[in-house]
Amino acid sequence: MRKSKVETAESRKRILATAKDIFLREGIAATAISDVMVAAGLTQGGFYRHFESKEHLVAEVNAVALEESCAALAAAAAGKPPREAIDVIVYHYLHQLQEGPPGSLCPMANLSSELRHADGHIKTVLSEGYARLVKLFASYLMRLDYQDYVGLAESIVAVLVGAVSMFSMMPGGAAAEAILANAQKTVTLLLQNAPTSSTLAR
Amino acid sequence: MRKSKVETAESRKRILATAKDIFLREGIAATAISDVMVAAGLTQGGFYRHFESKEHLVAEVNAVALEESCAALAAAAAGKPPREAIDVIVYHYLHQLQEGPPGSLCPMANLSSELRHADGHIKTVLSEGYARLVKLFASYLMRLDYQDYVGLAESIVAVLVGAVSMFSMMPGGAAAEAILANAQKTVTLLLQNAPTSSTLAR
DNA sequence: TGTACATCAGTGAACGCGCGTTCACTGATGTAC
DNA sequence: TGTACATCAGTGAACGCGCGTTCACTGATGTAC
Repeated sequence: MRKSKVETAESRKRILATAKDIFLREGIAATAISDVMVAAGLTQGGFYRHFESKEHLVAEVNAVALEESCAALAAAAAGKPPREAIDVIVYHYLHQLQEGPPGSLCPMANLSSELRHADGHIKTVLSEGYARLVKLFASYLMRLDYQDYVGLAESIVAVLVGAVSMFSMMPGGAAAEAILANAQKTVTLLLQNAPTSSTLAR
Repeated sequence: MRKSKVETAESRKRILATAKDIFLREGIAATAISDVMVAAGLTQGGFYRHFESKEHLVAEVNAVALEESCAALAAAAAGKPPREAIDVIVYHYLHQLQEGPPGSLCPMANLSSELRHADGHIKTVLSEGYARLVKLFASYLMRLDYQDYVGLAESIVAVLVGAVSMFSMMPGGAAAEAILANAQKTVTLLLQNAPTSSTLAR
């Protein structure tokens, strides 16, 4: 039954992608290795030919998910003028649970409390993902001449992560939608009033 | 071994308080019933004299934790002028993981992804807790004459929940502290620029 | 008030289940000559 | 290029462990008379 090197690499990628989808939708603890393997079209015993343990899989899933969710946001905004780009990114982030490509869920908003007690390596991966998302906003904010464009980017990320977290805990319906709508308004308010280089120094 | 009614009620409260502490610090899935019972000075078999199941305990823990964390914040701000009160609440919320009475951790920031797939009853409890925290801010913001004081309160809660969530996922150190400091700045910026009743209508 | 009995909080062991991981095995792939 | 052999991806069953829950039992509490 041995597979060729190409097939082996494909299997590994498929397991990783499948695990990413299920972990982000269902949670890590709620997902068994056998769930992932069956969904990937394999049997559970084969898992350990590709990953050392579930924890190693979790680490890789987070690295991939952070990279891909950020890349999806960047792609959605590519080529747009800065202000519009930010709106698009904010909108896509806020509505990641309702629409959009299923592969673009962000671990920071969707796995937060499950990752709190992860080991140092995973936390490092998460902090790098956080920095990447902040940089994405900061690059546009810089072009809009905001003075503290990094701080402002961090503010936006905090609003987005908080709003999506809250949204996912709510019973659903109008109250939940209002959280997302208000988050978008909050970002607008921040952008309208944060000091730019043209703001008079006090 | 039967206990008096008073002792029984005390046991139940002790189990609930112990569970709240451990759940909020360690997570729900990572905490076994026996962990809670032993920490409460009992044996695991006795659990089911007080609660129907772990899920019922989780529901009650969230109700209590939401109420108590909000009450602790309100108490810290009691008697202060509105603007100062808001700063105190924001500060306490942001630093709930580092200091403060151990019983004041907020489930929305600390158990978010673990509660995403909870049943409707728990979600209702969470939405009530959210409304209570929003109201706490809104009451002070109203006194400061903000036009959309409820929306502004929701914005602040989103920033706080997002910042504490992010903080708990970071490796710790200066980068993590910066998230909290920036969140406090973000709230200040929002308060400085949100329209009040004295703002000129456009 | 006192007595006899039912109740039930708490114990400690056991059950059953699901999960992460291991293992013997298969047979196609890759490699060494 | 062809052949013999080692490798190893994948299978399916099994292992071991921890967990939520159940249960028979104990003996103090509460209650009915």
